[in-house]
Amino acid sequence: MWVLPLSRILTLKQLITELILHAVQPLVEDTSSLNIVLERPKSADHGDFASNIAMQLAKPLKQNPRVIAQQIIDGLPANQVISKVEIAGAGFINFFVSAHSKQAIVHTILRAGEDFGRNTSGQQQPVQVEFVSANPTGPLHVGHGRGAAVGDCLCRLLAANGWRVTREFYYNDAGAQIDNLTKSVLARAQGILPSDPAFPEDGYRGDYIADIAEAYLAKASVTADDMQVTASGTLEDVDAIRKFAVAYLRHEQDLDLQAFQIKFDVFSLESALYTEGKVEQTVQALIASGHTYEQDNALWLRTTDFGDDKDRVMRKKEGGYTYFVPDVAYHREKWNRGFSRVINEQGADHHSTITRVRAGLQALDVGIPQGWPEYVLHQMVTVMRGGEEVKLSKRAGSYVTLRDLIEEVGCDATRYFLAARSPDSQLVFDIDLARAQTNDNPVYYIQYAHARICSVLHQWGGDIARLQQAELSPLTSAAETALMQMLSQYPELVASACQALAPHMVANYLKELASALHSYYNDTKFLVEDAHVKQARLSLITATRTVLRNGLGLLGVSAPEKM
RNA sequence: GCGCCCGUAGCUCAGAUGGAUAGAGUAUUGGUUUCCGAAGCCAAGGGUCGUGGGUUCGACUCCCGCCGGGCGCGCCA
Repeated sequence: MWVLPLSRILTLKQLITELILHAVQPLVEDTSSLNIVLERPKSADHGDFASNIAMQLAKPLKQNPRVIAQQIIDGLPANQVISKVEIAGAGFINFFVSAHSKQAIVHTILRAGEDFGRNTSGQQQPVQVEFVSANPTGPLHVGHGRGAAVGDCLCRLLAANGWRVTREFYYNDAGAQIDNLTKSVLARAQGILPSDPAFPEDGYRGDYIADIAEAYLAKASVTADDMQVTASGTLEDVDAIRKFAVAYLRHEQDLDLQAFQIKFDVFSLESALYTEGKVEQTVQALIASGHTYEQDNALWLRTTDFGDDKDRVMRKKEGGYTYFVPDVAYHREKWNRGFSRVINEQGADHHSTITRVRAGLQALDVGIPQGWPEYVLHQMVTVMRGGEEVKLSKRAGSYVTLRDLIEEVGCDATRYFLAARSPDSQLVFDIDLARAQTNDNPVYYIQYAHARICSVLHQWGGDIARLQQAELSPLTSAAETALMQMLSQYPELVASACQALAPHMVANYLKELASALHSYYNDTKFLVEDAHVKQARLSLITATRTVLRNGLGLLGVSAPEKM
């Protein structure tokens, strides 16, 4: 009898993969290059797992795949997991798992609880995720909201996969846009309205500018996550206005993020890169590396050596640095801080900076890998209400703010909708759908599944902890099998969503899991007379509740017990 | 002109690393509660997967061309 490697906890999938590997060994000389992929067939007729390994081997072995498949089946070690194996189609090997092995997932989940689905693949290595990174020139808008939702879910996924995550927010607090902000606040403080010709031409025209001006004149104090400032109220001191405006808007953004249940570990300021000499050090390092040259009174970086389509100016004719120099300095700092893995979540409108930042880092010649940092870019968001695109917000003056969305549809629905689509796809945010407290709304559909289970358990009133001892053999119906199948896929889902940096996979999974639960609920009564059967069924839905809760946790969406 | 993303059911979108009969929600139609929450369930109809080639035993998936949409292409950030 083949001995299970008990030193590791194996999923059914991993276990069957091991069995196949064992059976394949006599057929091939080197199994190290083999990629044994087990998939879950769509049709139950094709078993619980299927492997295409025989078809992969057909060419190198120069044999009929069905013959190879038979050889593999003959070589499978005896075990108690597989109840039946079949060859199908061109050479698929279909595995049917014994009922007992399928049922085991329920106890696994009940034992692991909130740890179910987590793994240690990240080995507690540090990873830094930079996201939102909005400049303090106005409220956060829907686009930032998408970045916030996706970025925060990525962090939760990484943590669930054993990474040590640092959430970081970077902003420019000193550039031309901030000057513009300062002028706008000054103008409002002087009573100049945006409609007045004297108002700064490129000034910010949203109502929030007037709020800042008013607070400044009232000598208010503001506290943001990373700073505290009290206004002097004097209009002569432009620098004081700037500092106050920045702090005020940082505070506003903190409120937005807090309403969205997102907390950052580190705030980084562009100005600090200058005052601490990091920009200058980076420039000197680039010059020393020999990848720069002077031309037209400007200093250039030969980014074309690293895949860019043209070289980039570092120091302008007038003397200042272009924006990408502090960007490179900032990322050099990330590297120096020990983050061998960094992920930047940004809007797709910034994609052109990727090549430049990476080129600058390569030019430093300090051993930074070519694909570092990683990027997740999200596409634009369109907001719809009543079948029409919403473009304006009175408060912001131009765009739909995150806070408007949260106030109108709630934190849970906003997070779900912004994270439930692939970041690569443009997103249509339908306010009517998101705020609907009906079956139209997938958020409620999932939360309802959770609440339903809670309700049943409440009515039962028994000791949930004792369900771990329940005997599970009654769980054999189609609905029960389908539900257990969904549950057993959760750990793979957590791993692959993290690998693909794709939080939306979690959202889609949860919808399917909720669907399996609702089907089961309507198919089967749980609180039946037979104590044996009742215990088994309650164990299954309790396990489902755990997975729903864990999965919603990855999205940052609540799992209510009542709705 | 160049680069990145997208094009799948009327609408909004899934189909990671190529697999068997392309899925879900919504909308439409028809069923379903003396019984744990009907915010539910079951079923029907609805598709040349933008298009034309190529690679492969096998392509929604990979490669090339074309069409359509979005976003970028500054000594702005």
